[in-house]
Amino acid sequence: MQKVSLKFLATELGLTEGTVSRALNGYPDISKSTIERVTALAKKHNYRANQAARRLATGVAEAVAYLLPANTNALSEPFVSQLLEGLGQSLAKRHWDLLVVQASSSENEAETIAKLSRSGKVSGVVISRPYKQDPRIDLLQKSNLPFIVHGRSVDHADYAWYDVDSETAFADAVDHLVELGHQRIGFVGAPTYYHFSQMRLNGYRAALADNGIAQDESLIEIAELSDDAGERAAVSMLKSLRPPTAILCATDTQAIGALAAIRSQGLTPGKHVSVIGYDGLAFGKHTNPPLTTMAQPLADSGRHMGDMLLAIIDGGNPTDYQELRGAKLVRRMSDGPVLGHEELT
Amino acid sequence: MQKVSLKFLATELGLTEGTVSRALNGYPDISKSTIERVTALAKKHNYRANQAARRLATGVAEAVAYLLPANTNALSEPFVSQLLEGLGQSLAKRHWDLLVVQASSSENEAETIAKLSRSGKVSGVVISRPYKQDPRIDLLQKSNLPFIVHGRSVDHADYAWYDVDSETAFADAVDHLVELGHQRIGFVGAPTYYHFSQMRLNGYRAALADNGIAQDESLIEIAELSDDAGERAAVSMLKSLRPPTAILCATDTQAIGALAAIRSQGLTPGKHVSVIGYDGLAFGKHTNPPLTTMAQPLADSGRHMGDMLLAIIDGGNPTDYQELRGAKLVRRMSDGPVLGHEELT
DNA sequence: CTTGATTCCGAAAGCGCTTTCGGAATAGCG
DNA sequence: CGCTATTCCGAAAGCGCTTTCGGAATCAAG
Repeated sequence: MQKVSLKFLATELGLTEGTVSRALNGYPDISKSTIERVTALAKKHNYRANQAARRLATGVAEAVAYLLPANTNALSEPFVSQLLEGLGQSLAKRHWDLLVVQASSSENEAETIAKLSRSGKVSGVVISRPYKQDPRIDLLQKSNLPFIVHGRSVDHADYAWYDVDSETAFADAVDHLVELGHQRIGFVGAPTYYHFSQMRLNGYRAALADNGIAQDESLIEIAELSDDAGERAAVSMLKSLRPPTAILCATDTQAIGALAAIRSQGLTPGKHVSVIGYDGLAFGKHTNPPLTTMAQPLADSGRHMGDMLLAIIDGGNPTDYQELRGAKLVRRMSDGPVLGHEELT
Repeated sequence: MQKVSLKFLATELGLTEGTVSRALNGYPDISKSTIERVTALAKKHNYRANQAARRLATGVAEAVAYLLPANTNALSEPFVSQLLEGLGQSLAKRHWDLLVVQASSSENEAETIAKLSRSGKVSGVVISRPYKQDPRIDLLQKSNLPFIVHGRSVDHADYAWYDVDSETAFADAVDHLVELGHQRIGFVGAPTYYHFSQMRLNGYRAALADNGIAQDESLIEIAELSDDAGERAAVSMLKSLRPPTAILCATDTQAIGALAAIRSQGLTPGKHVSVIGYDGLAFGKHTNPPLTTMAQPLADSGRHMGDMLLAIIDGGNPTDYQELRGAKLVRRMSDGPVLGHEELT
């Protein structure tokens, strides 16, 4: 089986490699008729330019990297494969490749980025879950490598990002709980180096203030992004002198832990203590009880981010690609009206 | 910032590019002293050969592709990111790349494989969830592209695979249920074009026979790989004239649906009807009730498969890399002794 | 019919690396 | 000390493609 190279096509057509190449790449100095001849033969033989050669000659990588987040947690990972799928779909339109890279440790994330930009292996990068001040973003900006962030850092004015407005989402969640009569609303947050964690806390605080509820620092716990950590945080809150009647969690994963915590105290979530999570994991339908959550619209966010990144690589201004979506409350069974004292027994 | 190329190193050292290249690649015709000089300077400047040029010159891709499974289901996806992580770790040892590719539709999977092998973009492939007769595997074998299968097809003698013995896992699960007194054990299976589905059914049937229990075809339902499908299948089983006292599900995702089905009939899983799933999803801890399951050991299966694939690429015989692991029962709360009639209310 | 503008394609350099080959310098041997 | 092995490195071709440049042919205009 003869391998189809430019040379093969060229000799077959009685042309030069250069001419064939230009015909295929839409140069204006090739006659319409030969363009047709060339493309016809190319299609017939399923020709596709050798990528390595192309990259070497043009210097463009025709590939994009997704930086796999560190600290992965089995419970919260579904979004990775969804995102990958969407990114892949977007890149497929140009026959670009999708690379998955990861740092050996979370300290090495910056180093990984540096290597990636030096290597020239990719034309763009997407990263998830930025920190408040994220060295990866700084590096990416300095290196002039197009990138898009899934989330935002504190200073997010100068780069492209796609995020969900979790600040107002949490404010909405508080409002919802207040409407249900809750006044003592706990907050299980995520590590504060994540900016999303800060924003969610901000939303919570702002809404408390708006509703005229005093802040109570004993009602705020910071926990890792795992079910167990969420459970521990919720337990300590519930065992305090003046426990909350509702708990807001920064992530569904933690909220699932909070559910377990409440049950472990002999209480029933949604009745004695309400719980609202954030993420909208499909899986929340099956918890005990089904988890009420602020769902983010990540249906085709992957493809969307891919398109944005591609636009930037094409020369688009990164700051033109900043997109904020909204989350919406999905009521399942873990929230309910506050119980009067007489009913608490 | 001067880019560090071979030429740069060469002139810096007063050598030729060719010599530097050979020094870096461990050719035997370079003196020990210059090897040291070269590697020292290379490290100092963080030199790494331009991958495109390397690929073009050597013809080896230094990359591996993971074929993202079609029909993805949000609930069962955690394994994708885990697998990717492990594969990445394995490949990182050689500085190889991990590509994620996907077919535009499940019919195009074969075409995608064909393109991949033609393109020469990758030195190896890993695929998941093979079908009984899998055209992808046939293509891969014909194309001489090294590959490893996560799972097995019917004829799995001639290629490399890594699988969990779900056949005996399901036999074990049946035995366990029989010990608990169950005689009417239902089976919610997966589509039969998946080989794993067939094997699980086989294990179920064999164990029934071993325990002297007659096969009852009304106790076998085939459902898609989703919670909803699992639920529907379980409901129809429960509503039959002679419902099962226990249900075995091909996947945890379906088992979670079965849990819902049982509750929807006013029964409580683990008491009136036992449920055992398969996969060992972390998430099963939080279902209602927590799901008993046959857990597969996918801790570092990704890295393991990566190592196997690399070994094959290095010339190893694919048939030397066939590995069967065992699954083990993780008892949570969804299984229990069969109820006597008197207790059934 | 001459001139200048167009249209179209061939020629050739180059992307950064690998790898074969040959030859100069050195070492080993009688 | 002369001769054959070794050791080590330079030279150069080539991987398959892109892209600039220049020139032959064609065209329109005067």
